[in-house]
Amino acid sequence: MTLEKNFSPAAIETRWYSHWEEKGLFRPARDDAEPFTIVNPPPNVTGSLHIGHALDNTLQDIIIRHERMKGKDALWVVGTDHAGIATQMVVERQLNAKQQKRTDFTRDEFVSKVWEWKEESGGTITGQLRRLGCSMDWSNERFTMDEGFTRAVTKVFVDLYNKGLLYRDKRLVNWDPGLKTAISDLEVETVEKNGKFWHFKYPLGDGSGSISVATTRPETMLADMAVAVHPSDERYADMVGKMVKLPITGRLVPIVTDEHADPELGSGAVKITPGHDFNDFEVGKRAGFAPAEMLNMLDAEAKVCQTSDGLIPEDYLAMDRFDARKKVVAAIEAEGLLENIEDRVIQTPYGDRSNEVIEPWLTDQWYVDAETLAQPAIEAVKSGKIEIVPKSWEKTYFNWMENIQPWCVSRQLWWGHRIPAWFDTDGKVYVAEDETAAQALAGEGVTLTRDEDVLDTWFSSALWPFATIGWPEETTDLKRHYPGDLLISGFDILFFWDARMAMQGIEFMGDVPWHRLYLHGLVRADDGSKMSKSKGNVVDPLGLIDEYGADALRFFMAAMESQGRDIKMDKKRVEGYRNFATKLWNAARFCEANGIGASDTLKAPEASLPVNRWIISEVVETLETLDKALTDLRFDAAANTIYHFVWDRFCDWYLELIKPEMQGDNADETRKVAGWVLDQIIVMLHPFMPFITEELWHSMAADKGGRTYDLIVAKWPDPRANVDAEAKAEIDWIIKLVSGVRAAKVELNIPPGAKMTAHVRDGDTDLMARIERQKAALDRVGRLEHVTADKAPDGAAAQIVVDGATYVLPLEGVIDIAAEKARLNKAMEGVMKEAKSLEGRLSNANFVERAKPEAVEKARADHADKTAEAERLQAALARLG
RNA sequence: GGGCGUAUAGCUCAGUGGUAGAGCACUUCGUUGACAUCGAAGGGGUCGGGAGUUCAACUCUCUCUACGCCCA
Repeated sequence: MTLEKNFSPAAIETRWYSHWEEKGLFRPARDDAEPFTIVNPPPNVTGSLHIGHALDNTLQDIIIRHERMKGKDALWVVGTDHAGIATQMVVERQLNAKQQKRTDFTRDEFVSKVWEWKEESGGTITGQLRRLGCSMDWSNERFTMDEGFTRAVTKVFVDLYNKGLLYRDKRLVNWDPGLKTAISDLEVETVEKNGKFWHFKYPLGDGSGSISVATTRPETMLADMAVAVHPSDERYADMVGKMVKLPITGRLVPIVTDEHADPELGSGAVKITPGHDFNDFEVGKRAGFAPAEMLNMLDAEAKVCQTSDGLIPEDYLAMDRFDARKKVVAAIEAEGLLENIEDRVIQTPYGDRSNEVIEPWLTDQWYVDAETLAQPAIEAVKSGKIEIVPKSWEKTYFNWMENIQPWCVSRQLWWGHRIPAWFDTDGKVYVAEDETAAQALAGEGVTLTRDEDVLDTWFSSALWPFATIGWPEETTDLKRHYPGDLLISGFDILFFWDARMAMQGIEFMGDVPWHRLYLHGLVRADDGSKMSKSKGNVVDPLGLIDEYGADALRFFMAAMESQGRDIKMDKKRVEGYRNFATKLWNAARFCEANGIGASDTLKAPEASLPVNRWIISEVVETLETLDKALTDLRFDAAANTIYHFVWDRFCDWYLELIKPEMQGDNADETRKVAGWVLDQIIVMLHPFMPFITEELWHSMAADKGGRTYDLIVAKWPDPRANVDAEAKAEIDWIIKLVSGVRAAKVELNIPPGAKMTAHVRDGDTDLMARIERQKAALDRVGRLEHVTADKAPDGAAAQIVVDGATYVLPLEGVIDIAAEKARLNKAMEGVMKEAKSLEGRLSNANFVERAKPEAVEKARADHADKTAEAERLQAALARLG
């Protein structure tokens, strides 16, 4: 006996993982095999594994292990990204704790501190992925800031610039005053907040009256450049063209017409601050203001600064924007120009990292022409070159892609890929892969200064499917493994990452990055709420692994992953799958103790016994269902299929039914079949539970001198056998009969262990032969010591109806006749109900004429069966008197 | 405002145009040498409301209600 009595996951997990990794089994050399490729969504290099990673990576590992076992050249690309803002924030926080700040250091000093932090914590998450059992190709682990990757990022920037798909522009950007950087639209979260709607009276410059405007952001009036009214709004027709004299600054600004002004909203007139509002920016441009002329009244920290016309009073300068708001309102009220204040719900933009209110700010930034890049990416999904699973996400994808805005890719950070652009002293820009090339463009003697900014992290991760495997070099891997076959990601990064990979992949590789895109949901807390550190409801996947084993956690993730739904954390269910692993462990121990060991054939063994032919048929059916589920990316169906085969078929029935065979003449055949079936289970379960299966794979062969290869690279089942209907019918019959006997015993209060004799009524010669064949099993599993065609003695008996025969179990003096009558009556009731419903259907002419012939046929057959069964039950009742 | 999704057993979730399923929980029973992290047998649902299509609707269509998410 080599298997321990108790299964303890922790003992085997690390052992097998390092074995696989050391032997290079995550990527066996298979140059002639068909390639299969998945790229891993790179986690933040300094992050740690959360439950969402556990889900995402489990699903990928299931697929890659399955494909590897099917003999493919399976490559799972792995690595981490530098997570510009997040990582820089962590390091800045560390400095803050030491009463230091970033600007106490030079840029190089700070960046080297970030690298130090990366060295220190960068292995955390990769170690944790190993604990989960993920079979990634660590030998090619990548990092977005690696030298090679950086070269790819630089080349993409330069190429896009040269193609006119990337440009520098002065426009309003989402400015995060906390982090002091621009961020993209996607990094802004709009939140509804209770706010106010202030109504001001702006006097006309000629003293002829005033015009009312309303605003949710009164402080911006310090940079107002116009008042707009709708062109069709007759109330203001005679004011258009006049000047308004702004309170506080005294600036004279025109009243203009613009479609943007909504006559229904407030007074119908709206103040225009082109430098601080996205709508006003457009209105301002239409009114003839060039972006460079637009007034700016805030600095990078969103404190008031002087506008170019110098009209903001001194005492406002350097005030925080929210303090300035109060002061502006007070000043206007003091002038008697505050009409009223309404309460209002305001859509307020927040930075998703800093949680600061985002300020639309006029700056020079680099933008990618996303609209142009999006077109072929849209087409790829429309034409089916990319299949999105579940399909319902297509609409979301199209909707975003079709309304895509220029993508701001520059970030005012120090940690990241520095933008390869140089400026001469006149501000003219030269974009090139390095300074020498830029100098060549600018000409000798021109003084160049490099752009200070870095690129959005997503700009680099968008290149992940090709920059990880060699691009821009034409490597063998690049040729073999691009495009990838499948991408698995959470739907939350569909726009951030997936869509951008599609755009960049098509642009630079001329082909889609993957043929299928599988989107899964979020793992939520057990009450359905989102897990978050602040709520304190985060479940640590490593804690679950410690408690239940990695296999159980993985199986949970797979079993709960139905397409298009979030997963609610349920520890009881993880526990259930730990129990499942234990169940398998014990079944293997039983096999081991009975001389059942590793099989040496892929093909199903020859079998003569019905029970063996039956279990082989069950393997064939299970395999078919499992393969289909995996092909369809139905992880839940796949997991449930193998689960039920192992527990309900193999353990509950097959192992029980073969117990009496272990001593008999057919023990050899049975050992062979049982060993083969256990092997098929171990192989089919391996993608879901890699650790326990690898352990059993080896221990089951220990007596035979071991396996010649590890399970992780074993071949996927290929039974080359058909479903044996005859054997299936026989075993199904045993199961029904035995279950019937057991149920009767419980209801009649007969001890489960009591041995009984059954007298068969209406048994034909086939049935009697079957009974003879299954004598041992009926005795051992069903506790039916004798099953005979002899007539039952008169007197009380329990009666069981199965497949057209009645089994009479004499129980004179033991049973409660009333209880047995009640039991039979209940069975009758059920059967009659079904028979009646079928009868009703069959007597409906419409059904018989219009329903599909198969449906009518089936109804007739079912009806005949049920009627016969009801008659037998009726007869059984009659015999009880 | 637009889009998407979800409402099925006490809980967490599958599911199919033709008599409703799983896991957990619950009830009763159980030392049959693989397994009490187990076994056996049970109870429990008018499949959110309404209308329509159909011989037949939990399943298809419409609508209402509730909840969730995304975009503006």
